[in-house]
Amino acid sequence: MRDPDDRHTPLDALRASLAAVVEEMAGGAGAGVTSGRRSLVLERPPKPELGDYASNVALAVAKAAGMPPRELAARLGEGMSGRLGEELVRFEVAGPGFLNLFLADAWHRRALAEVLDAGEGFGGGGVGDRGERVLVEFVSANPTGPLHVGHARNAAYGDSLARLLAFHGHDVEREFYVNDAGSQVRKLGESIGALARGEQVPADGYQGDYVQNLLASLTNAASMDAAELGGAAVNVMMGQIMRSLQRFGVAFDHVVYETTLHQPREDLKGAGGGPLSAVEHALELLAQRGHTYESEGALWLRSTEMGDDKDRVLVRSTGEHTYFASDIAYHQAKRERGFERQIDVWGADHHGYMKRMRAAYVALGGQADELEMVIMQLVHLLRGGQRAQMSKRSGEFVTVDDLVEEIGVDAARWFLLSRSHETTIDLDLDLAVRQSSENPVFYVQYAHARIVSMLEKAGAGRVEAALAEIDGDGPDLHPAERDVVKALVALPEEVGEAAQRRAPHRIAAYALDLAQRFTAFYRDCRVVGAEDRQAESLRIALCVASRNALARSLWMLGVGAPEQM
RNA sequence: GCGCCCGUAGCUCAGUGGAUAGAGCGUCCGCCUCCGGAGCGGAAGGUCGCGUGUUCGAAUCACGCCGGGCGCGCCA
Repeated sequence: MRDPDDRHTPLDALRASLAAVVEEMAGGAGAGVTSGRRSLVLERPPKPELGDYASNVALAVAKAAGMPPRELAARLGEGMSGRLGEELVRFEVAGPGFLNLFLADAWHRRALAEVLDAGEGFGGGGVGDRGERVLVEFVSANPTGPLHVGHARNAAYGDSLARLLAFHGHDVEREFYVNDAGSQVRKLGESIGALARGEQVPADGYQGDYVQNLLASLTNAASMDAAELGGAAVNVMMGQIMRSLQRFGVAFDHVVYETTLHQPREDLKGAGGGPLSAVEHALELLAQRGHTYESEGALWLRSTEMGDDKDRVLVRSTGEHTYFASDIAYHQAKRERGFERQIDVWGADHHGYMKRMRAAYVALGGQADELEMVIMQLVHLLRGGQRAQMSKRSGEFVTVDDLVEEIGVDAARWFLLSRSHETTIDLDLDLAVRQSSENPVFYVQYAHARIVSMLEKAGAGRVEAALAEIDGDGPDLHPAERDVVKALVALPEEVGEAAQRRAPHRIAAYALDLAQRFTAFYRDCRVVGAEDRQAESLRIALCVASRNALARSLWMLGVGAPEQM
């Protein structure tokens, strides 16, 4: 977690006060909680009667402090009272020793002012000066067929994770790695060739209408051999894949082709003095570091020394490099390009590949934790409750384009992103269309559009004036107003938690929660035309801050924030 | 056999040590003189797969089972 001093968000300040009080009251006993890896817990209690914020810190340090938790909590409450002055109305000690804090309207007003001062960047930049150069590699689908729903999940996740990490303060780039060098490309060429000659596609070849379409888009197909056909088909396929992704709101900074890793590079000189390919360079590096050996005519990586289950072949006895060798070279190239952290977003069927990849990364000289491999669990497709197949060879799959056409980009991305990437999700295609009209994403978007409409009604001049005078006094705040302030103030920590845990789905949950709280506020509090001028100003300010936070959250998910619907 | 992920409301899923376990959808009952009803309020609905352990406190951590998914190639 962050140091509380990195930023000065309202909650950080509150937490810092509590930490200071713990130091005072519990001395060294509190050190582990206040300065340790875990920052001390200050959270919204489950029920409003339990205050604005609650902490279990007394429970956590009671033993070390040699004091009953409730007694310690009471002392901490007194300390907080002294520090916060009138901003703390009162405190309560509850249950086994929770400290519940009841904050004054003044605290809420000041917190809102700070949120607005931070502007549209509020909630971001949490890593402070500890940002890293991060490469997120995702989708990386084989260029032998269209993207299916599983790729859509991968694409939505990778793109959203990149946005999230960037907003949190990292220097992030996105990359698509194209496996265009393997046997499956030749197989695709053979399949197209067979169709061109009017023959049956080989049993282990690629089937489906899209293969026919590939053939139709290639001129002179009949005069090309399987390798040429495969290469030409990959070019066409990649064009289609990138168009599908673009439609899905996903763009890449780099596309790296596996074949380029086999081309000699002038900047890579081998021991013999000649230019080396990235693959040769990586193999030489592994050999120099003493991690390879020859056996049975093949070159092996001694990956068991780095925790793998068995050693792995790098160069087959036929002299051909394995896919693994390319992948090692690719990861080494990314290291040499200056990325301190590599995040690979992989499909569920790749989890068995993780150990060897990490072993190879360490063998190259990297730190094990610099390489993260995120495994995306499956999207289970159902049609009327029946399992739908996703076999690429039989051609019976639902493509990204199909999904977008049926339920739209926003509903599709929301659906795929609002669940944790590490759980298998069910998508019933028959329900998808109907449910998309009741999808929570529209509720969130609607809240955003409604705010924009309200602010227009108030007028730009009135909004500007309101923002200039929120820090003053005014009538007592309505509970719904205080609730929205607390939801807004939570954004920085939500972003931090989501980024740290690589969990964009938390942002979806946050956006929905904020939209619900805002809607409750809208119901209970008249904004434009409120009887009191100061009340109207504060409410307009709440609208502006809520609009920013909703727009930012939706942006992190790659979902639109419409001004009208 | 080994490895990874999962098992929470009718369905789809949140919730990685705290208080009476939540949301959306579905079901039932209410609510439109009013800034956007794509809304709001309420109700019903749960042995958090099972067991043991750690802890003041476990859906959450450990171990063992049961059930489901996905992997385990000199394929990519």
